[in-house]
Amino acid sequence: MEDGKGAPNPCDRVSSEGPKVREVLDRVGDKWSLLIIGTLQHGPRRFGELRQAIGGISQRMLTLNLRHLERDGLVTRSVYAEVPPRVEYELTRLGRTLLEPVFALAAWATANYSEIEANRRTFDAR
Amino acid sequence: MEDGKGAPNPCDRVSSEGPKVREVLDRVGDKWSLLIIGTLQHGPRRFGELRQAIGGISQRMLTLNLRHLERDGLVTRSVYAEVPPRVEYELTRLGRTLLEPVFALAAWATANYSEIEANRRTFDAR
DNA sequence: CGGAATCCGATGCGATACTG
DNA sequence: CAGTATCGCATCGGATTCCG
Repeated sequence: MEDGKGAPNPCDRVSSEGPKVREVLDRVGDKWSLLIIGTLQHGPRRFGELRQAIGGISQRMLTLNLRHLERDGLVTRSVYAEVPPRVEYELTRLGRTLLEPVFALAAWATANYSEIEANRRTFDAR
Repeated sequence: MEDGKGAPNPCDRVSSEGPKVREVLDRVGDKWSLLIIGTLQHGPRRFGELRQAIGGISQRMLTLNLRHLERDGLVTRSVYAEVPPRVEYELTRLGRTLLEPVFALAAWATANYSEIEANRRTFDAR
C-alpha cells in the first residue's frame, strides 16, 4: 500500500488478501491435512496405508480430510473394482506445488521448535 | 528416511516430524493469528489499531491470540501506564523469521486461489 | 482503552457400530 | 478394505457485560 509501483509485494498479501490466505489455511491448517499431504509426497497410497503411516487418525477424519482435499483438487481418488476393494490417493499437480510452502513452514517449525518450547515454559512460570 | 546421508531433508519433515509441525500450525493455523502477524509486520501496533486493521475480529479473540503469540515468544506486549492506558504489540525476532514461510504460503494462496475455487465448483456440481 | 468473565452456538474430532 | 452413520465430548469463536 505504501508501495508506489504496481508490483505485488508478497509481504503485504497476508493482511491485504487475508480471506484467500485463510481459505488455504482452513484446508491445510487442521489437525491432519498436512500429515496426509506429507505422507502422499512419495507417490500414491492406499487408504489403509495412509492410516497406518499417519498413526492415530480415525478412519472418519481420514475420510473427511481426503474428501476435502479431493474437493479442492489437491488429491485424486482412484477406485479399483476389485475384491477386496482398493482405493488409492495421489497428489495432483496443484497438490505437489503446495508442498513447497508447506516444507518451508515445516523447516521453520523444526528449526524453532525448541525455542518456542522454552518461551512457553518461561511464560507459564510467571 | 530413505536418505543415506545425514543431511536433513525438509521434504520428509512434514511426515517424520509431524508433531512439531502441528505444534506450529496450532499456533498459526487458527482463524486470526496469521492476520495479526501480518498486520504487525510493519512495526508495533496498539490493541485498537490491530482490531481496526484486521476488521471483524472480536476483542476476545484478539486478546486470546495475542496472549498465545506472546507465550510462544512471537510478539511482545508493552503496557504504558497512561490515562487512557496504551498497550503496544510488536513482533519479536522469532516472530519476524516466521514471516518468511508465512509469506510463501500467502503467495501460494493468492496464486492458486482461483483454481481451488474452480475445483470446488466442479466437485460440488457432481 | 484494553481486557477479563460469562454465555452460547458451531464446528472438530474420536469412538463405536454397521455396510458393500 | 474402505468406507458411512451416529453419538458425545472438547474446543473455537462471537456477543455481551463488567472492570481498572
